[in-house]
Amino acid sequence: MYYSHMDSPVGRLLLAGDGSGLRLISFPRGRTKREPQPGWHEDCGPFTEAVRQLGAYFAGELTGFDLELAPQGTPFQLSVWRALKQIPYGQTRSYGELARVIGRPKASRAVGAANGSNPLPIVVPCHRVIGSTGKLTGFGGGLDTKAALLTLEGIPSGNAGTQATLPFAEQP
Amino acid sequence: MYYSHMDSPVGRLLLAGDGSGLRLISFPRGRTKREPQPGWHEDCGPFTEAVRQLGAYFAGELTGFDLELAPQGTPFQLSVWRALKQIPYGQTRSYGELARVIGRPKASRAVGAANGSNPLPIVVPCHRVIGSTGKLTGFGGGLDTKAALLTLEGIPSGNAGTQATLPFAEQP
DNA sequence: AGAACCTGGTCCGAAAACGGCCAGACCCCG
DNA sequence: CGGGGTCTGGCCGTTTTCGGACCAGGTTCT
Repeated sequence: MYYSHMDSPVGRLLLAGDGSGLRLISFPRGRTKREPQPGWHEDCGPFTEAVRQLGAYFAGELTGFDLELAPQGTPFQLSVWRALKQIPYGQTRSYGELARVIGRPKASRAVGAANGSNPLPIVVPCHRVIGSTGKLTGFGGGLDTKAALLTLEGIPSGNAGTQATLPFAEQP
Repeated sequence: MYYSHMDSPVGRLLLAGDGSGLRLISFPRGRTKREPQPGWHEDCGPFTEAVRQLGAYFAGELTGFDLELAPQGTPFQLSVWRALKQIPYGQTRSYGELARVIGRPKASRAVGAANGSNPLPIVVPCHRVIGSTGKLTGFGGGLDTKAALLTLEGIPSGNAGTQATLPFAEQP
């Protein structure tokens, strides 16, 4: 496994992966924060393209990623993450809608859980999934980050976040 | 569900089942004792053949059952119970051996648990499974019952039970 | 030797707990 | 009459917890 860091409007991101593709993107704060493990090697080489596309995304100049991804998860999780990638830039879906898309109409809660364990946020756009009432309801990197990403994509999402505009002040 | 009772040398047994076959055999005492549930109907009709074969078994005149069985359990439990039926009359196996037979060589403890939840004792001969050292180690209907069944089948099993010969005194 | 105990190591399956849900039923207040 | 809150019961995959009808190996007594 190789890893590298990248500065962004939502904080310093950790990227990690191996020969088969990108495996992990982690926010510097929030519930799902991850750290490089012993045995991983720091090397920005494998991530130049990812960094380029993410930079363009944050600049509002890119609306779809084209990267080798290699997330790891259960069959159910993989099917959810696959469905996430089908949600177009600037649109949202509810957890229940997503459940129906993958053919498990009653598994909306499980979809929420799978969303929460998405190892590749931003690129696999779990931030585009919100409650059926419009509430943001949750995000591994913090609700404010979710609101910021949606705002960047031109979705109001106003009510829910405590902060709704880029850039953030860094506060570890 | 229909149910009926039957007297035997190991106490008054409860039999229960439905159109698809026998679902439950329960000893009158012991950890796994069960009672007829509200909504079950008493009717000895469906059990005449089972009663006949059990009677012959206790008389030492029958060494293999031929009955419609419909036990309910998890896939793992069903595989264990299926393997139990392959142990011939008058022989024993250890929990570890049985684990290997079903292809989970390390699941000996789990085999014990599945054995303990066998809904059809006697007919599905969980009493033929003992510890690798020869100890009886456990039985839902009481160790004395297990020892008695083994004795009936001609297996000494002497050391472990507090009582080793039929018939029992009834003591609720 | 060998039987009777202990004991730690492990390993499973089952059951319970846990959410980034949701629809329906109420209630409240303009 | 409508929203907009809140509560309730059901749903579902994952994670955690739990407990045991094991077992091999060691130690003690006979």
